[in-house]
Amino acid sequence: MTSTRRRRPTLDDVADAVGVSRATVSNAYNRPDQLSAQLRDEVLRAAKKLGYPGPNPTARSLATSRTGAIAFMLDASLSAAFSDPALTITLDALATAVEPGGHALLLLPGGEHGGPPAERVLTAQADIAVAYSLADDTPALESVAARGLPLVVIDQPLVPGAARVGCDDRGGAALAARHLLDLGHRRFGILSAQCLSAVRGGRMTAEAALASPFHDTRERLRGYLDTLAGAGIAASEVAVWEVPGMSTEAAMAAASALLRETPRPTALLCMSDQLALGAMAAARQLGLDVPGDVSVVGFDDTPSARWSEPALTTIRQDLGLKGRIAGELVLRLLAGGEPPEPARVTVDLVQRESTGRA
Amino acid sequence: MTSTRRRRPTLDDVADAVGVSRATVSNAYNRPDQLSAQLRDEVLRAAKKLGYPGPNPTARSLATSRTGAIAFMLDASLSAAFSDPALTITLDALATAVEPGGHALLLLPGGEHGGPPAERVLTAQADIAVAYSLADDTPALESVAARGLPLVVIDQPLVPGAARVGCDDRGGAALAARHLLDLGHRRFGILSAQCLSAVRGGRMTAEAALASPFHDTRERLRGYLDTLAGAGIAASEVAVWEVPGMSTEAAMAAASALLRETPRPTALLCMSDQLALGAMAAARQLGLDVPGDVSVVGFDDTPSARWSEPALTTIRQDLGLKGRIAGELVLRLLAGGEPPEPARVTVDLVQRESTGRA
DNA sequence: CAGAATGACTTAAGCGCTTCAGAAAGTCCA
DNA sequence: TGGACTTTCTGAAGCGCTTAAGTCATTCTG
Repeated sequence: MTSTRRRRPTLDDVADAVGVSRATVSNAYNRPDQLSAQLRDEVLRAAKKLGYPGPNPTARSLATSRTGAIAFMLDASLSAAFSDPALTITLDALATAVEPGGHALLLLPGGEHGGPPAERVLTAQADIAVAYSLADDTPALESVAARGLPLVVIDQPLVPGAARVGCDDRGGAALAARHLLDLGHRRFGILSAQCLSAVRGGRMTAEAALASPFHDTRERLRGYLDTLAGAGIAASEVAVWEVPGMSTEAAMAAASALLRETPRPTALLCMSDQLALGAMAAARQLGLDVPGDVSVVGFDDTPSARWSEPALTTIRQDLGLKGRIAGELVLRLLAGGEPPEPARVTVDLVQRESTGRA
Repeated sequence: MTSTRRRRPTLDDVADAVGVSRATVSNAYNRPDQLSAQLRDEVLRAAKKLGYPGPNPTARSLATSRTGAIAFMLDASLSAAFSDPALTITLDALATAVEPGGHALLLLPGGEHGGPPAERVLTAQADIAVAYSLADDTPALESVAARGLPLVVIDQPLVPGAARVGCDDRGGAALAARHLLDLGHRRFGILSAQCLSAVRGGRMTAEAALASPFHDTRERLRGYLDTLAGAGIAASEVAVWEVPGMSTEAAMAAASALLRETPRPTALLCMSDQLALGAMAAARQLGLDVPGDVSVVGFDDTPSARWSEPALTTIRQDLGLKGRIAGELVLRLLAGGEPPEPARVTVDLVQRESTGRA
């Protein structure tokens, strides 16, 4: 390498080498129709010879005021977040949808206090932000507003000016509860995703859980409890356990505790498939048969629900569609469009083998 | 909002409002010791009043020539990549390790031809690139070199000038094979991760598989085959199936085919726990008992290995450590340090219930 | 009390690129 | 043959910020 320590070449160097103006070199990269094919070739050849790797992305961003990145904000750490296939499926669909525009995803994982630190959001190089199931009161959302970044929220309450996509959490939860009621169950346990901003875990009162800052958690809980209440089962009779995080271990621990309550619930309503799988593993450990001794129903219908033993009864939502819609919303806002009416993907019950008569 | 359509305020606006120079406002944000606490307060107050959200990240990047982002390059799409817990664990550890520096992760997923498109890499706004198990010949690596970006590679062959961390793939695979040989097995099947750059899947000859451009795949395969050869089992007697992607479905399909070969293998060497879990599901579907009819061993020792039914015998590597080391390498290169000797995390056999006597 | 040291700001030169409004030269057609 | 276009390229004004070097009072020293 001749130039290990030499300054990296810039557009000007290439321009000088070819003997044209800087604008022409820029055009060679960005608007091939603005110069003759022949000159363009010459420019590109000179660039290659000088080891010029193309326009500096940062400088380009400053000049165009577009970064080409989408900030994706998560409530939790990466491993916690990515343990949930629901997220990865949604995220992948989103990434695929925005792919043609060449946008990259800038991950902003959550910190100590839930959600990405405000500071990170303020300094993130992105054209738009996507919030995935953040707590209502997270400072990250304020930072987004302060910067005037366009925002798409997924599974969250509507933020003024933002676009939104979500699923019918409450309706889905209601379907799950209804299903179990129809099978004759009367003693229920609920395995809840994180309820509070601070990671905690453990037994919760229904009131406390319903005050969760997490929209989806709150809505699903409402769907469960309202439906049970409609069948004469008071919220106070339902055991609610919060699982800290999404890991199998945590889910198993909470489910174990739940299944050791007296009287033991005969049915478990789980706020995600991940939690449901953990619950089934816990049941197995306790020597309980699913669905013989206890019925389990999940939420999301991620692929693993189909291959678990027994296969999991769950609430299906089209995660791929949700991600795709989110991606389209991103593109729309990026194009300067107004946020449309909030979109909502439908849910339905997928009956498999993890639920049975009481 | 008073200024819905007004130009966003800049550092100059704040400076004007307070009646100081632009440099002073900049210092208020970046070097509080350069001005009196009192003036700083005044500046910050004026900024808030004007709705100035702090220095524009892109402009700051241009001036400092640092973006604060780490480009993370993947071979496959996000959902494919993130189906493997090994990745998420590594990535999370990496993110945590670089967290104090305030670096964000810019995800560059793989495209059609494996690895992120060269163009994306050239235009990515990042200070450093991390390559995770990319094919040796991917253009992405050339783009990184062309830009002169520092590079950390994970589970890949050493690239000149790059830092590297990996695990003893070959040794680990050898342990797995040795274990099964010791249990008396003689008929082996290998469930391989993607071998070729193009997604394909299906039965492969050992030679073809050994020519894989994926370093870890190649090494693990070598570890398996060399060990078996040492026990007098020729590569040609071993059934090698490539699984396209990391999904359970794909793993099940390949394992099903593998388990229907005649004579049926009594032991399956799987290149990841994900694949092994799929294999066990496939065996169950075929009515085969694990480990009664067929032994299965995985690789990685991800959390699910512990909770599967039966619990999975596997090769443990410390993924968290690997990610942490990668993070430290990133920080080191970012600080201008030279890449140290390649690091390698150790592996060992974790014996659980999925393997038994032939 | 002169001269050095300190503190608090400002000046101005970039960082590397995009893009709009021309200029120069060539092409077309009646 | 000459005005109206086209095509091809250039000039120059930003984009919004950082930072080394410099200015000007003040405050210390001995």
